[in-house]
Amino acid sequence: MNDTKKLGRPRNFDYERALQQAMSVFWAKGYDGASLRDLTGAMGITGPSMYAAFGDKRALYLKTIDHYCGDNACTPLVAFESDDDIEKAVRGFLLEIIDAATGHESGAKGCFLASSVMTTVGQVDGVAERVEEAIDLAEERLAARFEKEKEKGTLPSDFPSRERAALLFDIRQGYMFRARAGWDSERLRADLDARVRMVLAR
Amino acid sequence: MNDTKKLGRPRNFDYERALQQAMSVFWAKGYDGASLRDLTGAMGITGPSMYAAFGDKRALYLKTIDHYCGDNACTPLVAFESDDDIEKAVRGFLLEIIDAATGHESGAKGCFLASSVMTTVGQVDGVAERVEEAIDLAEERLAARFEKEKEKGTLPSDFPSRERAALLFDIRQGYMFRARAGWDSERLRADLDARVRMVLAR
DNA sequence: TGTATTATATATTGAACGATACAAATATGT
DNA sequence: ACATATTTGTATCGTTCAATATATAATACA
Repeated sequence: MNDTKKLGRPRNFDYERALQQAMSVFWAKGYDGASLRDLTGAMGITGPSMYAAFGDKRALYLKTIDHYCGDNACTPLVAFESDDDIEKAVRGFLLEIIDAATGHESGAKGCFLASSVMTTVGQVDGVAERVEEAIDLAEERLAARFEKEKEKGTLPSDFPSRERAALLFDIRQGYMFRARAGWDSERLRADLDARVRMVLAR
Repeated sequence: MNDTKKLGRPRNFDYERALQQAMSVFWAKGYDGASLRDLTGAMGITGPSMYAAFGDKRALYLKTIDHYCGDNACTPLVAFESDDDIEKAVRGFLLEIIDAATGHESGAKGCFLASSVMTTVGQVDGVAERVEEAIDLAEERLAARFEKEKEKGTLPSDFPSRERAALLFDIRQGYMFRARAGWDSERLRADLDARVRMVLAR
């Protein structure tokens, strides 16, 4: 609508970058664990600036979730969609999951939605809807990839795409869970072949 | 050792029962969400009594975890082990999971370990070890049931018990996750047959 | 150059938190 | 009966929390 610059003193911080920083803090410390001090400290702004720009803690949290979903943040899903060989795609998906789940980033392990946001469902209003939508979207994308493969003829025409998409999702949850409990990358990779076989079994 | 009654004024609350109540509160509200007011209120005791009997909030939390693992609290696992027909056992296991995940108890959804305690790994010292031990134990019990079935001849001798046990565990995590995101019992049951088939596929 | 508008920084708010000090109460051991 | 040991209830501790009041700085518009 209106591209003219806004009135008043301009902010001297980058909105998107601040959001990114806030997400990292929530990711590493959880919703309750992330204090306003932690958040504003990492964002490089003061309390009132945060409240003016984002509303309150809950609003900031929801904005970080939308920010995460906005980018193609789910690298495993991207890996799954980009490899032409379906078996390598499945394997790549699971390997990316393992990497993310055991990730070395500063405390940000796993998928932001799956391992961090999930813990606030029922506690923070607005989270449940976002997570449910994200699950549906992810399973659709997984199933669509299988369907594409069926058209290519690489998978039989009666291949149950939706069931296997759900299975991939379950395995993902299993990896996340185990990683959170302390399993390392090597141990998670142990029966990876078996899982690939199960996902593509016909 | 010494069965003589202890000196001093006796407690007038039941230790185990108080622990049970505390667990319910942690289960329903999470670790951070459960305030000392909530806990002592449900336990029917005052603050100092709690501190004297259990230590502090963290110690109380760890004791509720041990208490949970102590009983045969995991009803799905019990169901899986008790049914002689392996297919019915698998189905029963998953149905129990779904019931627990969508459970009607006062806010206590899912498995205490999987859905509540997991959120405090890395936040509360002593939780990770307990969860890891619980996972190993559960997978051993699941695999053992398959092995028994192989001895009976119902499953082929090359049936990969451990892989399928892990798969069952993954599916369990998937159900927990979906239920937490708001899926109802009916929706979770939708492709239950497909999963039973995958678990027992030979 | 003023005026309106928005962002900043400092300092604080009331509430809730986990944890304790204290003294009264209630048991055992001698 | 008396000393010792433990629990219980009341009242409160210092801290941290999310959120704000206030005043100052920086920009656009007229």
